Amino acid sequence: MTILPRRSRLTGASSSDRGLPNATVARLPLYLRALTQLRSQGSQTCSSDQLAESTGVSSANVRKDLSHLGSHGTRGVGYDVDHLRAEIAQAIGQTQDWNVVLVGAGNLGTALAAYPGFTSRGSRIVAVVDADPARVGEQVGDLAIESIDHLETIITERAVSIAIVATPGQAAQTVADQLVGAGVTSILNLAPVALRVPEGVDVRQVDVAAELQILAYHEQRKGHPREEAEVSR
Amino acid sequence: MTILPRRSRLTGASSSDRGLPNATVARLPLYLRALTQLRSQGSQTCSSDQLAESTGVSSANVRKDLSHLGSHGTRGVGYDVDHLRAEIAQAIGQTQDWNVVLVGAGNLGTALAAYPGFTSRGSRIVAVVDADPARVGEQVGDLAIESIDHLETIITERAVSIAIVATPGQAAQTVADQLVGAGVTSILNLAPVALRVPEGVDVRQVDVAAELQILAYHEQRKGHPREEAEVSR
DNA sequence: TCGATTTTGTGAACGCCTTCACCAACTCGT
DNA sequence: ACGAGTTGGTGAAGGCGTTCACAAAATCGA
Repeated sequence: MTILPRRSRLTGASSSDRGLPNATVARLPLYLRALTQLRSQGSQTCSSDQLAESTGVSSANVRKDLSHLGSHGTRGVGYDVDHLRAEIAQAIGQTQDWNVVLVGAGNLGTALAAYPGFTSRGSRIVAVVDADPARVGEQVGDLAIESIDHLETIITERAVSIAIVATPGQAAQTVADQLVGAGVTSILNLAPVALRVPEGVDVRQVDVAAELQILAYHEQRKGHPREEAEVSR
Repeated sequence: MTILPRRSRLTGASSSDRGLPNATVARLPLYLRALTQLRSQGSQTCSSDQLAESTGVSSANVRKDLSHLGSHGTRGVGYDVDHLRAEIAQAIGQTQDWNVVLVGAGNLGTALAAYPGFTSRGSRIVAVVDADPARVGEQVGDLAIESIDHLETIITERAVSIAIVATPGQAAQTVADQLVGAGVTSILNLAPVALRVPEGVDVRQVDVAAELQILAYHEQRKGHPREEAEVSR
């Protein structure tokens, strides 16, 4: 009666294939960032200690992560910056640019559309859509806002596989359903709700308000001294 | 996952005191959100299954988390929504509003300043500062941009203990140093760099570009079918 | 060439977190 | 009152990830 449980939604580090541990994958972008900076400073090699320094990860952890790539540094020397960069870029699919559709042209959406940091890091926003007909046609960055009704066409014709959801909370699930229906299999959700998506679709959640609440918890435990009379000057 | 990219220095769930596991703390905001919604829908009680449903956490995990609060649901019935809300709110310090200073009035900064979701979830932005003198005085939301030179005064006089850093990457470390020097002990960093802070200061990192890169990794492993000729119509 | 030094790669230990399995406690219908 | 159905609490087991500690491999100076 015992059936082998199929891997969970997205946690699955799973099987024997070339899959990297999830925790490692989450740190690869950090290494890439650091390596880019080191390169621009002229370094040709770097040690795990240097990478640790500039990413906040422990050096042992850096080495373990990089060893998963099959990457070979040189003992006594360190890693070749260019080579390692290329290797990580390949691992996370940075050899190509990924086309991204941004749903929701509110404050946050427009801010993201204008952010130059995506392009330099492997993603390109190729469309901004909004549900409000009044906004359609409006220029945001170098893109014009399009109607959400055209979502499916946009996604298929522009080879979009990743979407950013920056709508109000109430709309997010509906939008997600449309996205999934149109073939999107990766969603970055900035709306403060948990999205329900079918197996095989990845969702990553970013919730700034929640992050603040987490900080508040720790702050409270420190005894939030600002509440009492100024003690430390 | 978030996860997080998690900070090494503060990971200590540690000792015998009232500390909750870090993973639990990170989920409390989700429960709070879900409970607020359930309440607005008229529910007076809810089961761990319902909470699991609306947060994406497993029901066993929900129960374990809530048990850490010492919270007592009623078997066969569930949890009292109002009571549980109050209990979680207390745990994460939502009984008061936390004063937050926002550094950096760029696209992202102004978007956050206008976001209404903070106030309803325990944080209140009480100042927006920017390094550009030309921006000082400009209105953003219902606050006027102030000079970053006044940071220390602002922080002490307005009892700020949490800061959001939304500056360009190059400026982030300098800003963080100033913040820490002025007494801030919790930082939410939106700049794409790792901040170095002294022990006792908490940093949480939010990096949208990195999240996209993580999604791209998984997308690549799915075989990004959009790269091939349209097979599935 | 040799010894001192640097730095990677990695097995093993450890710790945190999740999941499982099941008991206890409550409701409801009859 | 009782039995069936529901739901929370929790110890135990298992998995994942980090840290530790050290051997192996490279450089460098003399």
